[in-house]
Amino acid sequence: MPTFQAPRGTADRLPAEQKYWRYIEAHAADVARRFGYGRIDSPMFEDAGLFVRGVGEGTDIVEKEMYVFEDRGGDLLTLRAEGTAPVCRAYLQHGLHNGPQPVRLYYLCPVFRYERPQAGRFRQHHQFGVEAIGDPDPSVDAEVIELAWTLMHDIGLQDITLFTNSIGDANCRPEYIAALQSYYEKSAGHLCPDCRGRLERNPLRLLDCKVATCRALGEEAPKSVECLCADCQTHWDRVQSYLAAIGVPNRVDHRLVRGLDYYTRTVFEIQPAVEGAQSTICGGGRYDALMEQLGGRPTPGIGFGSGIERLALNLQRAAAPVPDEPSPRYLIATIGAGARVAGVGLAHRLRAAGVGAILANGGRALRGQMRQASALGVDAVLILGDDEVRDGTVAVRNMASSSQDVLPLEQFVRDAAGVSPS
RNA sequence: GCGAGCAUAGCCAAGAGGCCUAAGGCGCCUGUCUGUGGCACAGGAGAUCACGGGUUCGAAUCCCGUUGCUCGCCCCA
Repeated sequence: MPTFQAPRGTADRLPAEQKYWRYIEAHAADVARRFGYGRIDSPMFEDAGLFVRGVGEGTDIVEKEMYVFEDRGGDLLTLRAEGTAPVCRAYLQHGLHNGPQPVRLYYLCPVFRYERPQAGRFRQHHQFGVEAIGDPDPSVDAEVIELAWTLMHDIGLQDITLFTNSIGDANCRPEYIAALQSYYEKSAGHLCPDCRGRLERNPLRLLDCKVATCRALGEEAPKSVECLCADCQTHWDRVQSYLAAIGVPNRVDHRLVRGLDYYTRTVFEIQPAVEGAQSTICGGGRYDALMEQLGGRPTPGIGFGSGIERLALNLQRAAAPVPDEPSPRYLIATIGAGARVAGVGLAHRLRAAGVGAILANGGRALRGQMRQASALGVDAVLILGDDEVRDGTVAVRNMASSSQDVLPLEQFVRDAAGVSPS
């Protein structure tokens, strides 16, 4: 065993798995562009209070999962525990309310939570997310959901389901929670120990308990969508009609609640069909009260986060076609010390012209250099020996067709630089 | 925070107390082929058997502890 290993719950991403990331990132950026979302990058760490205020004091993220540390100046900082609060902080800090609303933003960044790692769960993971801030209109809810759905579709995930729900707002949620509590109190004796605690601390979460007896109770529990106030009801109905209009299928799941305190009204998740824990690949919702929590003026917002590791995992499971990273176009093989100098020079000229070229391991016989070319998957090998150097030529061997031509070196460089680089 | 399983080379892995100076495969390197790849054949390099302690005449193998990994619960992306 090596002395040092990557810290628990973190992972090196080796070249072989980069293609999934490049693929997802490229599609995410393209979908964001088509929907008019601009990229935002926030710092990797923030004032610890930001997440306490934003995500909610009673949440697991804040209570036991944050990486908190004091820096040398005595400031209490937190590694980014979540994507939305920093974006909202930036919105307030830079007065983004002065532009046309909503402000449409997306991000792609690492997120840190101290958890026990398991399949699809890490201490450092990466999220693509979007936030549309400053517009309460239900069409924005539909837009954000459509964006998420489009991304899943574009990267090639087929068997996925979109779940939606509305959990009301400050007007109607207290009443709903009271109804929920009185319903569950009648059966308190049948609840699992965890749920007995939830009854007081976080009644909404009673609904998504996985214990069979609690599940059964949850089926019959009062539904939040049946307790909405008039405004929330209208909003919810419109979201549903817009989703229907753009053909995004969704299943209303009255047990869908989310673990972050800031959600209001619309909440949604996307899950793949394959069973398993940690399966949610996208989760989000509206957070109309968050800005006030962070000290800003009341400003509505909605967004989602999506875990890149989980997307990559699902792409691999589904054997979705993901293009390989391009190999360098040329490998330069040299024979002898004099040709080596010429090879170094040729590699330099090709690279300067924007063409991909690598020099073969020079200690090897030509055969070994050819093997290396095969293993690397280059298009062609450029062979330089004493004859070529003397004549000012280069032997160009096309690896796919096994054809080989000897060309004047200058002509070859000119032609190679002229075609599209790779 | 709770529970379960696993730990032998870069990767996969045989191994059930002495025949282990640790099989085999992939990958890597070399040669067969003095300047030509994919195939084949031959050879080579690469392992304090996770770490520490114990039992035993003898431990990769049995026991204990530690660490790490994996999976599940909780929670979340």
